[in-house]
Amino acid sequence: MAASRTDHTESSAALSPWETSTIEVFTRTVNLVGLPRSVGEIYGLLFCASTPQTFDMLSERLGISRGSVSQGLKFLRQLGAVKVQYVAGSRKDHYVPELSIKTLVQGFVRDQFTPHLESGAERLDAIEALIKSESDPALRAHATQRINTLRTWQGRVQKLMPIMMAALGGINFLNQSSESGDAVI
Amino acid sequence: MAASRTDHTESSAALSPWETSTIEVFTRTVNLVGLPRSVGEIYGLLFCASTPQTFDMLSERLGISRGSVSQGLKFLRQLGAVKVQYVAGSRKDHYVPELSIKTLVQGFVRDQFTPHLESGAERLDAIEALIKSESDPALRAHATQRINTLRTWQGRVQKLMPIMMAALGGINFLNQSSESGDAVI
DNA sequence: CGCTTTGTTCAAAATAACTTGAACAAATGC
DNA sequence: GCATTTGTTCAAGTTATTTTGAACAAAGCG
Repeated sequence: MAASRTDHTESSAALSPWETSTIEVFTRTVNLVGLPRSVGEIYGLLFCASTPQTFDMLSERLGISRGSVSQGLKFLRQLGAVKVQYVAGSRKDHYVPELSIKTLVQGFVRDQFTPHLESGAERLDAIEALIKSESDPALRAHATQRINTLRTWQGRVQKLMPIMMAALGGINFLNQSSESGDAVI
Repeated sequence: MAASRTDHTESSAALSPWETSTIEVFTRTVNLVGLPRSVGEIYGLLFCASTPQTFDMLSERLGISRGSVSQGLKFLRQLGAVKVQYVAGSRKDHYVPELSIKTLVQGFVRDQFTPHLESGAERLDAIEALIKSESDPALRAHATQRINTLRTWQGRVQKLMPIMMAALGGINFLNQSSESGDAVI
């Protein structure tokens, strides 16, 4: 018999109201950045939980399939958003959430963003090569200018990343603590 | 008869290779931030074009429906990513792209991001109210701590926004040009 | 070993998002 | 006014993504 949404068996305690609402905050957030709902649910439940949760708990308390839990945890582990905690007396893996927003964003940017930025740079080079075979000089000049605009954009976005990280880490980089002449990141 | 992808009629000039590749850069980028392909195609074509383009040109050159063009332009106009340019001797609207990345990001953040941040703040207040009805004091303390973590995260993300904008605008906010004691944004 | 528990994979089903095109409105010119 | 051009809306069709669950591996235990 499948556990109903409100049953009280010890194997799958129902979510309390605040947990349900908090998980919804996470599902909305991950949806905003293009991640599947289940990833938000899993991270959200771990975030709410006061103890490490097992694979089974996640599947049963959230009411989602083992397949989704497996894929979601794989993704979150890769990002560094959840960690496995060893618990004595249990063969099962127990999961806990990463609570540093800096680490979370860093993992997301590293895995989902940086690769696109890098492949983008290669694409621009390829486009520049294509432009060379444009016969009309005026059009060629215009096209070159546009690609240079894209290069400028890329450079700015790339410079933005370390600044974002520093701001998220809680470092006040508007002060003068520089120990050397280095950039304050 | 529908215009084929390679026809040479004056009413729908075919895309040149560099335009096709550049548009692909934009479709990938908008996809990355959760926007529909057609939005990237439309903005991409305007970005490549050396003259203002009409509604019809967009639909025909890109080979997408008038409905998609209408919705895509509506979205891009709202964001501030495209503008209508009046052209003498034509009743049609002519569109040109916004080329300042700062303006583009600002519009995106304003329309797609800030509303979620704000509704998120309200949600946290609602969750805090729910927590009050938790009977176990230890769990209540834990839940409260988690919500405070979320509040901290929200505050950091909010502070990030003006910093991002300043960095994209090319302002060097690491220098000491402050005319007053205000934040350097 | 053989059995059980635990977790993964992946093709098919379910769901969500996008695009289309025909009906509709708005504005212009005659 | 009336016809034409121009652009919007939205229900239905299409496409893309996510979820499911059953078959499969991997590891511990007796």
